[in-house]
Amino acid sequence: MSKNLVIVESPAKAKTIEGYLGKDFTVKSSFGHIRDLASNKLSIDIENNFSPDYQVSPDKKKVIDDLKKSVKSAEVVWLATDEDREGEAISWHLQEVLNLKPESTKRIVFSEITKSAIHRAIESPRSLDVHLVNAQQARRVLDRLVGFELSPVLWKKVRPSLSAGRVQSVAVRIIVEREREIEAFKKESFFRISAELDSGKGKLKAEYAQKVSNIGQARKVVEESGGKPFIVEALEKKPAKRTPSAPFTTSTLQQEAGRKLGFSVAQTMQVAQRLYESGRITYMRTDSTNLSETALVAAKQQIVNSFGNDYSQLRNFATKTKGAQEAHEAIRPTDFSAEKITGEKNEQRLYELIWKRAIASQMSDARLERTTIDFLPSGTSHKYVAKGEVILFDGFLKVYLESTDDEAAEDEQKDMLPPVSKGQSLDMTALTATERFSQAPSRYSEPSLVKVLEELGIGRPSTYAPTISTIQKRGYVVKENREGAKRDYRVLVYQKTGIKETVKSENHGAEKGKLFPTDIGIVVTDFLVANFRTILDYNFTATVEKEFDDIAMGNLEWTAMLTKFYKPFHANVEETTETSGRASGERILGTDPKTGKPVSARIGRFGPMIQIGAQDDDDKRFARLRSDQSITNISLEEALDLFKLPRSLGEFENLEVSVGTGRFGPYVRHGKAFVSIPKSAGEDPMTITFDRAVELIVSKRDAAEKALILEFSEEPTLFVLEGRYGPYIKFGKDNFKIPRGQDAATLTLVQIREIMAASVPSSKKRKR
DNA sequence: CAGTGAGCGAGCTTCCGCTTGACTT
Repeated sequence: MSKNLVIVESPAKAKTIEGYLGKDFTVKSSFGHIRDLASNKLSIDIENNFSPDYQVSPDKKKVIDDLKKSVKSAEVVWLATDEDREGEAISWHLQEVLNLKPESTKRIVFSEITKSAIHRAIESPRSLDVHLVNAQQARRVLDRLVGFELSPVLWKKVRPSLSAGRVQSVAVRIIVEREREIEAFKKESFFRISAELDSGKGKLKAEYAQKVSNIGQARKVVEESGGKPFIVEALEKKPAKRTPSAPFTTSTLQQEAGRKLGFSVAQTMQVAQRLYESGRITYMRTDSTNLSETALVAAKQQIVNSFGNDYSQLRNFATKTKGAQEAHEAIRPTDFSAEKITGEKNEQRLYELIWKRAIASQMSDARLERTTIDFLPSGTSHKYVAKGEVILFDGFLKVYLESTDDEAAEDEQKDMLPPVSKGQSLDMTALTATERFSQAPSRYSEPSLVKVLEELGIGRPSTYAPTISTIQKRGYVVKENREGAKRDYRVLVYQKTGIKETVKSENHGAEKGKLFPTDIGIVVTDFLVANFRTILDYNFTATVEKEFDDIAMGNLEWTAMLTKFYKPFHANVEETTETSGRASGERILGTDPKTGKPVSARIGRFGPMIQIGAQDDDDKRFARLRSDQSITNISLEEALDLFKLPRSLGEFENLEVSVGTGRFGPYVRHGKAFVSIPKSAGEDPMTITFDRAVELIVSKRDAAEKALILEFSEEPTLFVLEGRYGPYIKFGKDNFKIPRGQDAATLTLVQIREIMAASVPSSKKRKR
């Protein structure tokens, strides 16, 4: 055993560093935090100065045992966890749990994994920063207090098992408020007038310089401009430049991988993790845009070799994110000379993106020439403008161009314009006025939500992906595609014989992979905003971060900060628990014409529902909403339709066939067996036919039988197993829950067959 | 889960941030 033990957070990092240090050093990893508040209780003694009760995390027991052994045989232990609040706390926990003696323990930090940085760190050790550790404790305790006091309020006032927290609740609020903006948006139409001109040497497009808000005015402009020669009034050429973006941070990587590769936030992180573990890229959870000296030299060499000296320009990018802690480098390739790698397809694609972005960040600006030409149709004062762009020197554009979320900006493609001179007259070959509409704000995708969170300083690189997943798991938000709607727009085309008006139709408002708030998400957000405004405030995190900084500087006692926060917060929790009513999002839809009773929509114990009759009505009736409906916008008619369900369609094999709508959407039922009506088919329980229902039942049964037949060909194999949630049948990739009351140990093949035929395999179930 | 919205009510749910494998409902 060597004399020195170095402990870092990540095992991949440990491996790299061990290579940089000599034989006298053993490098081990803590695998992140080793100790935390117990997960099933508050674990904070509020009376006793918020004293936290830390426990070694169950999955870290082995890690600790292993580290303890290494400590025994080491003379010096070097705590080399990350240089930030959490890293400092991990070192402190290690010191406590491993019983490290101050005289033989050293704390070292480095923000890049290069040989020189590691050696520099070893030469200048420091001691643990107690203030920084306390700032982390304040952060941890505050988050636990907020989460574990707010969530139970929701259990009482809305629904059990819901959750609230400093980060997730604000994330949901962002989605809910955007949806409200979209609902409140009133579109306006205007006309875009565009002329096609011919200079004799080439064609170009010029747009009428003003927005025209009504068709009468558009008609007038087209009438007066049409058929006339277009005279060049002014001609301007301006030099311009474009500058490359900074190398990737976690957030920008998630955004670009989403736009360019179509990855979800979680997928990006998974693929990046594999690249990191195989030593292809630097650490992927970072908020820094900084590159190490070593990296800059390597990037420059690669650029000069591939493109020549003119293309190289070293740059530093200041990190502009609020609260960035910059414990790591930006995300970059570890070897700049590897433009491509071998391996799995998605790993290759993500790697290339990272390589290009990092290389481009150290390349020269692109130099452009922008041309603007103003035209006036002869004898009029209607100004038309043509814009063009020529790349004089491509610079970083040779490698990489960042994409954007703004679709309108991407439409506006600028090309080279044919040469013209002032006073020149061009032929008008076409002239049209097209009706356009102002755009509602767009819904958030996973990465664009991450972007906003980062801008607000909410959450950290390691939590963006889990947060996005949590708010979906809790049912606050769903990621969905929505079909667009048809809308008509008017077009005026200039013709010699007069102006021809036509109506065309286009699809608009289609959404792919966007985040939509659910009824629960909306009700919970409204409740929290109404009662816990401070926590839900977009600036709450920024405010407490400032205080954490004060603690870290030694200017504020961490327990004093918590006392000041907790007293009013807790009083607020108590008061809300006592005085606030249930939050159900209740909405009165109108009166049932048949009975004259009131019809209302709200969140019930089992989810969104419709009720006919007042609360005190003994004959009140209930119906559950379909999963594609919402209490916030369901109409009286749609609500009343739900009471026509479930309804019987007829008999098949002596069993009743009926349709209805359950908690997970519309279903067809055959005796005891249920089949979900597939969403994609555009069928709903009100319109489905008996024949189609039977088809669904039979096809599901066939699938189950086919699966069983396959079982006899040994592939896939069939198991009866005991899982975390009880006994289940494993059949290839599909798992089937064994109903309560059946003894898993004595099941016969016939019984297994029945269970499989009567239930949907878990892999096909919608995830909750 | 699916014909129901609570009455009696045990015991449970829940936070954010740092890391990977173990395990897969």
